[in-house]
Amino acid sequence: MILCYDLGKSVAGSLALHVMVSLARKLIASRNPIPTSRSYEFGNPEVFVPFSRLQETKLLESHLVSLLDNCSSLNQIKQVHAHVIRRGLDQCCYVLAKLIRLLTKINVPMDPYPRLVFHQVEYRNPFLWTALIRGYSIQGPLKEAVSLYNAMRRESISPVSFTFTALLKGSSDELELNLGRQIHCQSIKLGGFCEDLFVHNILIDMYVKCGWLDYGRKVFDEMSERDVISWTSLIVAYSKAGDMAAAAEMFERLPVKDLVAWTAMVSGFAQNAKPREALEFFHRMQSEGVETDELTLVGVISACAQLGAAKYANWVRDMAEGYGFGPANHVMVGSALIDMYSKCGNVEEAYKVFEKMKEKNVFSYSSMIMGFAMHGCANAALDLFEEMVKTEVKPNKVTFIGVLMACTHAGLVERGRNLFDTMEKHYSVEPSVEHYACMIDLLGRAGQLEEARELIKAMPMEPNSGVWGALLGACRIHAGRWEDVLGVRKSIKQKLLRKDPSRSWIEGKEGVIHEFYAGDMTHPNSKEIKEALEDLIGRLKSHGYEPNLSSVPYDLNEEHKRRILLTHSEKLALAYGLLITDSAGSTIKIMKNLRICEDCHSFMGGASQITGREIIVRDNKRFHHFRNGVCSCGNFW
DNA sequence: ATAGGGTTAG
Repeated sequence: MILCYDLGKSVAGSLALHVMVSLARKLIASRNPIPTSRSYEFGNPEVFVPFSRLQETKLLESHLVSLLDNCSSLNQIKQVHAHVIRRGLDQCCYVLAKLIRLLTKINVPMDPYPRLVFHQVEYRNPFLWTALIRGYSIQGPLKEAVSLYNAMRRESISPVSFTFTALLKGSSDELELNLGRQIHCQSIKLGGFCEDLFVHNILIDMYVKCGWLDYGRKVFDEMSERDVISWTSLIVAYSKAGDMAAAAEMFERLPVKDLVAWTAMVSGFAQNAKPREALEFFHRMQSEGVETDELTLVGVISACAQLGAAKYANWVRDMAEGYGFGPANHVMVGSALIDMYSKCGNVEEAYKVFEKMKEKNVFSYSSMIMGFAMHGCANAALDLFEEMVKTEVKPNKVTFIGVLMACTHAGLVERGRNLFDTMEKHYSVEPSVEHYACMIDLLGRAGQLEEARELIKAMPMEPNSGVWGALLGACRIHAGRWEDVLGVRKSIKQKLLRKDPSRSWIEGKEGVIHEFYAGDMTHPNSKEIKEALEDLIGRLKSHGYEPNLSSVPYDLNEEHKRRILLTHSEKLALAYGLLITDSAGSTIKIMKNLRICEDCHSFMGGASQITGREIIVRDNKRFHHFRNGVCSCGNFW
């Protein structure tokens, strides 16, 4: 039985009804499924709703759907579900499909709850099928989603366009890529979907996710119709691949740029360690009158964190408040701010933000723990971890890197070993190569070189450069085993050769950021900087400083090595810092994108002594506070 | 009722 109804009185409605009836007749005549259309709905013929009550039922349905829309936790959804059953809508595909989509969104496994919801409905429409297929597709395995799709076909339910988008969404590796291609072929065979803009946009993402960026680009190039989503997908793909030049080229060609496209560029630059470009794009975006939302701000905050400048930190914070995205009610903004203040050297302010936040997630806790660890506040970090595990927020791999780093800084070997041993058992976080690197660091720093070596042997994975680096540091400060150092250095040499060029920043007057590369003479005050640096080198030499040429990992002659070493970017930044600040004991803060070299480290120490200044160098790992010739890291980094 | 942007570590 096919039921058509028309609630309105308009001519269009009557016409639509007429079309429906003739489509229904065709369907009966051909016994084939009809192409997708949003204007019909498969309902449950057993639950016949009298015409007089139809509007009331529709109202109830949309009421329940809006209740669901406001749910953000499993418990809330379960409550609404109970309500749905009480109101007799336990067979309503519209409401239940919404419920399954929401469960997918908050990552509730499809088995058993959503699957059970699905099975309790006797007459399932394509949207209910699609909701479950989508869940399996997103959460994996894709095979499960495909077998559901086949079951749906066996029951002669005709797929809708987003059945295919749901299926394609799941392909994330090469194996699934082939499955994805088969699905795409199916969608073409069934007709009506091959020209679908949605399907094409998902295809772009599918190829990109599998690492086939060029294929994604090919789909894009061959599309007959493109929208801002197609463009943004590729912009993001290029930026994730580290090719900001290609991303920027796409962006400039994009005819109508919207908030999301702009944000993709801002975040792209931030993610690719190009904070100045990120801010430049953000300013352009604002001057073109594009609105700003929470996600845009997160990108901007991340850029400011990399600059490490107090001026930018306060600027972006005030701006976030001004837009109504303050940390109190916005977890993502709050977490990003915590990270930013820690990286700007202001861990107290980071904690103030943390305290203000009403809702805290794993990012908030991990960023705060990491912030404490970076600044050597080991007890604060560990106390916060204890506080965290009492809440419902589950620690993840990053959280454990934070607590292990904290232990390293305070030499808490037993505590660290204990955390490392229980992370999998108690918190289901599998130790990764980074966690092993932390442990090697911890053991090595405490002088337990044999244990460190045993742990490397026992690792279930290949040691990476972080692990070797930790061991290298340990060999350097203990036992004087230089032959070991050379051996380790050899094995990580390949990695050293393909690193980013080293850069340093310093915050000048009016919060202007000055950036230096090694040997960089492009700064307008280069002449003065060079003189100040030479003066400093002279004074240091008279105190016994001698350039440590082994810090230059290239095969060059001595004079060349010396020239490179003495114009390392942090030395230029330091010279500039001395030029622009009063000599009255003020602190000089330098930011670096890479780990500080050994020569620069001792150079900074000596400089702090003879100038009587505190020098803070933030490298890619932690803060070095140099005071009177001594560094807070204890010469271990 | 399907598609694009996000924070922590390395």
